[in-house]
Amino acid sequence: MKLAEIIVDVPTMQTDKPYTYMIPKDLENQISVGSRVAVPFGRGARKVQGIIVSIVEKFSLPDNFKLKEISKVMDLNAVLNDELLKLSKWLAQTTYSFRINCIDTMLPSAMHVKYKRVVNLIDDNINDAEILQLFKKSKSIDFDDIDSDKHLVNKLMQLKKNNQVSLEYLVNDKAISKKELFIEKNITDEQIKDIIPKLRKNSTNQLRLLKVLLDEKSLNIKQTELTKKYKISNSTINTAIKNQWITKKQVEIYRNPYKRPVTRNYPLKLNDDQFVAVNTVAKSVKKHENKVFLLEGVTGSGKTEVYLQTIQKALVDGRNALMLVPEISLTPQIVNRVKGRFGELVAVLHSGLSKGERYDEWRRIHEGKAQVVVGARSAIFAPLQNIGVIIMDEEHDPSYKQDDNPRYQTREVAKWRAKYNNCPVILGSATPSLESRARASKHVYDLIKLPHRINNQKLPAVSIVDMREELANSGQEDFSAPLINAIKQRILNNEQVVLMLNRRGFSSFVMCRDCGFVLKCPNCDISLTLHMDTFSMKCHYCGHEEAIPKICANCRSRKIRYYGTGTQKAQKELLKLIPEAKVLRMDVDTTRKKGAHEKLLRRFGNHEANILLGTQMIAKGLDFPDVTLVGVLNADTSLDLPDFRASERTFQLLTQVSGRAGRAEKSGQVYIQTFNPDNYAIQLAKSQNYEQFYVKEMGIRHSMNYPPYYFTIKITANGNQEQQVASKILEISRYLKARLNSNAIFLGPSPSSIAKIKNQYYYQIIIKYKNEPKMHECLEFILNYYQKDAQKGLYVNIDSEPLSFM
DNA sequence: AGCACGCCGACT
DNA sequence: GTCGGCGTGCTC
Repeated sequence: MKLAEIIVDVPTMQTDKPYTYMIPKDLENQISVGSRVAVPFGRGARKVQGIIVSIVEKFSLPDNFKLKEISKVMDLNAVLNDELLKLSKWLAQTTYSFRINCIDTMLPSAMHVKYKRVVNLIDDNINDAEILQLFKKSKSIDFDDIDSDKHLVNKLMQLKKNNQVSLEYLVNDKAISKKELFIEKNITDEQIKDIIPKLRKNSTNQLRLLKVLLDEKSLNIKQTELTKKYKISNSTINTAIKNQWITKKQVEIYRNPYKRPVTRNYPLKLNDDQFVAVNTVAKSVKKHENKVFLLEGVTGSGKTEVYLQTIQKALVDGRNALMLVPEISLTPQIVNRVKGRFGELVAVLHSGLSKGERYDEWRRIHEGKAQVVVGARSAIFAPLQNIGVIIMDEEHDPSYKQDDNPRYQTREVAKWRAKYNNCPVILGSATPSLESRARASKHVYDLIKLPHRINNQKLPAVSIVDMREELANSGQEDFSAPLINAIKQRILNNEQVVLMLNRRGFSSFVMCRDCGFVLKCPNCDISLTLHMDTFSMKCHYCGHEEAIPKICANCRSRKIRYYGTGTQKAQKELLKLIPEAKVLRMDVDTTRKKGAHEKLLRRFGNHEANILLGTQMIAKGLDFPDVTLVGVLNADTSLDLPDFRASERTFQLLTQVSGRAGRAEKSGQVYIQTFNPDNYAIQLAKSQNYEQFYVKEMGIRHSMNYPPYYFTIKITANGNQEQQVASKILEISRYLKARLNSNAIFLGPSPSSIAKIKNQYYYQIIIKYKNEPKMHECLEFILNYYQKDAQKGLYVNIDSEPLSFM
């Protein structure tokens, strides 16, 4: 008897292990390791989904243990291969999360099953009026419809005990592939030619249909094509089916997320630096060498071309390629370039696709129909086999770290897969993360530099505008005189401007001038932001929305003022200062709709506006030849965050956004407005000297005991009872302090910097450490120990190498 | 998660 | 006495 070890879809600490099931004889050849199945789980008739992680002959349970059988198979083919199963195990261990959650992250969301509980009536002779009413229409009802009615549930449970009703569990697969009706020819062209003369004179429609069939070379024709293009009615088709000339057939088709045709592009001539880069990596690809390359190239140095030609080399060697970009929907330009280069071989995975589209792209990869995968963070789990190279563009980007379970860093997963596939990884960036750059210094990674812009284009000239002076001189705090003049100049020249303001909405908060009262979200510990388009106050954390106050809720004063500038207010002010400006605003609020992002960028590319004003989402990857001016309205927003990576973030952001200027023939100019003109991150962004920034910042990290000199762990507790949360985190802190080395540094326990989100209180500890062999074991103990509290709504989360300490 | 079991208080 | 509230423990 063959047995299957199965991870069940019940994400708790206690069930985070394989369970053994018997494989029924009739399912034996439909099942393999990596298959999704439905299994009975628990005492009742409950069924859950599971993934087979291994098939064994014997098991280690007591001899008299009665095993259950697998109920049904969900897929014909395994959904996870050996590599991804192993990866899920490693991921669960290193991110302190449940294996089933890791598996879920790897699969497209369309594969997450829906559970349905159904109550079936067995005994017709029930004379309870309420029950009769319930089953009046149908013999089975959806349990969820009556779940909230305690009285009814109890009654039904009683009936269940007497075998008068039964509870049935359905595991429904949502992963429905898209099908289209096709008409298939059943007869040859010769037969058609025979039939035509024998047709009755009045069967004109049949004659038309047959002629179409003769004209169409392929055996299958879309039914919609027959009806729309050839105006052949459904009844005509049905008659032909009766005559057995054709048959209807459902054919699975792939949804194509990129309906817009992409223009074909061809390899560009490489400059010397690029040539060396491509060849160095290609050598590793060929030798199946597991190496990590850090490609440090200034903005505009042609990194994308290096990626594309490296992928080309991998394909020539018969291997596949995986390319990751940050939040891909933000950079349609890159996707189009890859699609334009490799055409049908490319599959794209990102959050901008619908569930169905994602599922189809995933299946194309799974079935080996795609050889190049481009995608955002989760695309690192694409079921691509025989990977020859993994590329991570903008490797420093914070979106590569997932901020809920499993809290993985894509870079680490990429390295794991590269090792499994014996292939190199390219980490590319103009401003590498300090972690990566430090590893390159220690020769853990191979450093490749692209120090020049392509065509020897000069880097844009960067000027810093001291806003303290501007404020004192003119009272202007959002737009300085030099920036306004420069913008006017570009508009006259018919050139374009990119303005970045890292704050959406209208004002950042609303304060009463009499008593200092700031309106806060009732669910979160955060002030509400004013939005002028909806005339409301919004919470950016939970989405809470309320009316704009006219009088102070605290002191009834009418002196309410708006502080801080968001993109909405900036747009309004800009139009006041430069009435002839045509401004496109790009932030979360204007890009929420699917495809809105791409549309905005296309409009900008078509010169429908001369100014693109947006939050940091405009800093990434935009490449418009007529943009010659970039303005950063307030460089301090990211600098003032109480986080040790604030300088790094600011430097990266400023460098990236500066790189948007002067990418073609025209040279670029950048203005950075700041209240901290002497800050080193801003000064070094001005000179665009990454290496110097790296050295300076490393010095600070060293003296302050921060990464990459120390490892870090963040432990968070949350729940709706603040007291409980606080005492829990204190307990955890004491437990760890007693067990770790004395040189481990504890920050906290303390309330998280946003201490309350959606009515949940958050407390945290951060631990900085160098070498803690016991750490992993201790943390596993904590998770195990506190899982009992999860039922009471008290949760403990562990984030290994958190991006932020906030 | 979701279900059963078991222990306690408040109802016909 | 028993119904139903919730705390606890287990699921191959």
